[in-house]
Amino acid sequence: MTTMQDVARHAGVSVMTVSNVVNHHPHVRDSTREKVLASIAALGYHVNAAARSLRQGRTGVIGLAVPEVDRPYFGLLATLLIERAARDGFELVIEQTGARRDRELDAITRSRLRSYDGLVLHAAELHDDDATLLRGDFPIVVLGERGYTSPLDHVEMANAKGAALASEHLVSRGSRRIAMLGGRVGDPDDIDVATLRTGGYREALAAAGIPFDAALVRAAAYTFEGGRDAAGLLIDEIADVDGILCATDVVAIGAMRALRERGLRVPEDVRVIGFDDVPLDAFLTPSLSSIAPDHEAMADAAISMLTERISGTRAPGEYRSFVADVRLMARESTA
Amino acid sequence: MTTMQDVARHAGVSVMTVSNVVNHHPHVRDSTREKVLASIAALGYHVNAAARSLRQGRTGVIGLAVPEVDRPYFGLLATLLIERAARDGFELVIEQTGARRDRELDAITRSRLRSYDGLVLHAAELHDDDATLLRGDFPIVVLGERGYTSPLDHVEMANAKGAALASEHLVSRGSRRIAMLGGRVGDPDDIDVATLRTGGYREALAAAGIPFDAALVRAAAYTFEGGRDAAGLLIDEIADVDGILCATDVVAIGAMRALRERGLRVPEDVRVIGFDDVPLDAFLTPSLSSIAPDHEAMADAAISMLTERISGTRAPGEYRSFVADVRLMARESTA
DNA sequence: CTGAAAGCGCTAACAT
DNA sequence: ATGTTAGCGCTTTCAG
Repeated sequence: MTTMQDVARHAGVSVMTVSNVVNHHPHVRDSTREKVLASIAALGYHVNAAARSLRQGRTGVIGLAVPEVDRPYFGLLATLLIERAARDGFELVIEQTGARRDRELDAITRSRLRSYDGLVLHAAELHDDDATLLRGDFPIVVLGERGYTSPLDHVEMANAKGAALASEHLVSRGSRRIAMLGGRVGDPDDIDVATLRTGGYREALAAAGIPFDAALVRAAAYTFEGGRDAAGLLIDEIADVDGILCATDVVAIGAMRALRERGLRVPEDVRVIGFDDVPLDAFLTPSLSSIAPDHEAMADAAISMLTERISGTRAPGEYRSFVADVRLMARESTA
Repeated sequence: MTTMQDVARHAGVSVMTVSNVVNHHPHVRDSTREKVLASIAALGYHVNAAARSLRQGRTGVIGLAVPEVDRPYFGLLATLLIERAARDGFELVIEQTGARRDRELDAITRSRLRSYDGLVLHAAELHDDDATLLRGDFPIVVLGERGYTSPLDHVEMANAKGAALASEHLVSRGSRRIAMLGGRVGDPDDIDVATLRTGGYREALAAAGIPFDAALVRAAAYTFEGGRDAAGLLIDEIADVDGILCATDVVAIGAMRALRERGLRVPEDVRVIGFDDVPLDAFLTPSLSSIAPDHEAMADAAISMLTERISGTRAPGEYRSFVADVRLMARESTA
């Protein structure tokens, strides 16, 4: 391994001069810079990041921990965050937690350990008890659902409003027996996504004068298989369903598959709407109606909150929260 | 920031004892360990990764550089690689290159800089001139297309065979005017994916006695939009196309969308088959036929090649290559 | 504009 | 079973 020492010797200068060249410091004579750069090229030198971070106390890297990289929503999120982080001079690297509580806790621990300068955590399984871990000195922004009430830097979307918009849309198209897939009838105090979105759905139905039927609210894993299986059971048990609000687009894709396998047409027999508005939606057959949060605003808020923490601009103990607005994207699946 | 010194002082032991506890070394008395762990908890201590890597000369992290995280194939790949790397005690972090040559070069440079122990690079835009960068002391495995001929550790799939399988399948279903979307009629020496897959397509058509028509081979960006636009142009210009082989599943999804927009049915009017066999395929309407490489074998080969390099098991200058077998997954889109 | 010295936090090697 | 020493490669600080 080549070190700065080696380069300095080769170029006949001191290590400090090499360091100054590498870090684009201004006060280096052109001829010296040339000489050093030539030596760097000749020796194939690369800065050692470990030594640099140890010395500087920062890494220039932000971590993103998500449950599954292999899901369209997280792919989109990662892309936007990478772009936004780059604008603030940070690189972003992605870690997968597998939506398991222990792995999410690991990600927090490791991001200190690995010396990311901060962490964007999309938590799926953390609870109030764990929330204390998220406090303290290390910069963390929690994205999406919370599942706990403690104060934190936090970015989410208007879940209840989105579900209400989607439900109203289904009603306005003529659906009356509307199911909620990937929903949950929880305590009103619960603030997990499933409960929040189901809350919006209930409100919209009530406003439309449609009686609530708990049998129409079904749990579903947020995967293709989860959507397919839950929709299959639903349809087999309740024949007159004519609209399905899915908690995520991935669930909706699974649900549309189940409907097709049973010979039901979308939207003629059953209207389907998803949540998240991932790029894929517009290319499906039929194209999938969805609720679109302002993804860019979310990425923007998350990174700016984090950089404020990293730079120490905001006082510890003073937390920010951002709720992205949502809008309806009506497509063929609810025509 | 709390250091090992602080913990040692707090626990009334030496730093080495703290280090031994943290690293699960055996020769520590239980009572001592308890004491140290208590101090660690009390002070909220976390190991500093920069200092550790600087000292040990390794990080335990493998980088994965892909053009776009927001594409199903790379999501799948990342998931499998993460799992496989964990089995060898490595964490894997993902970086996005944007399929731009400069960013790919950056990823190489940075992965040395950031002291990953090795890099899995899915290169889309690197050429022979850059290949020298991939040599040298740093452990790199190139995944997928190469675009250059220099010796390297390299993992790919049987591209030509896959395209031939897909073409034969379309022929056996009754298609005769078969287009290749995302293809390229290159020099036979070219080894980019587009040319390789187009080669398999040509061979299969020739074997079936179907004359080659260069107008049926179309370039396409490997995105939903790319597939939709290229398929739209194709259909508008050549009305009697009855089969489309797409270079990737994402292109196929875009193509199916374009067909639907023109009132053409899949598979009744036009059969469509993709490449990569991403999990989404089985949930589409119609479900998408595809060519499935042995994804797990590819992940396995890539990580084992890399760990061999990292551990120095394999001699520098001695390169390995792995070609994953492919098989046909026939689904509704080619029924 | 360039250089010398000190030390970031940790662990390998060697005592005790 | 525990402690001491040295140094990984870099940059901050201060001198020249």
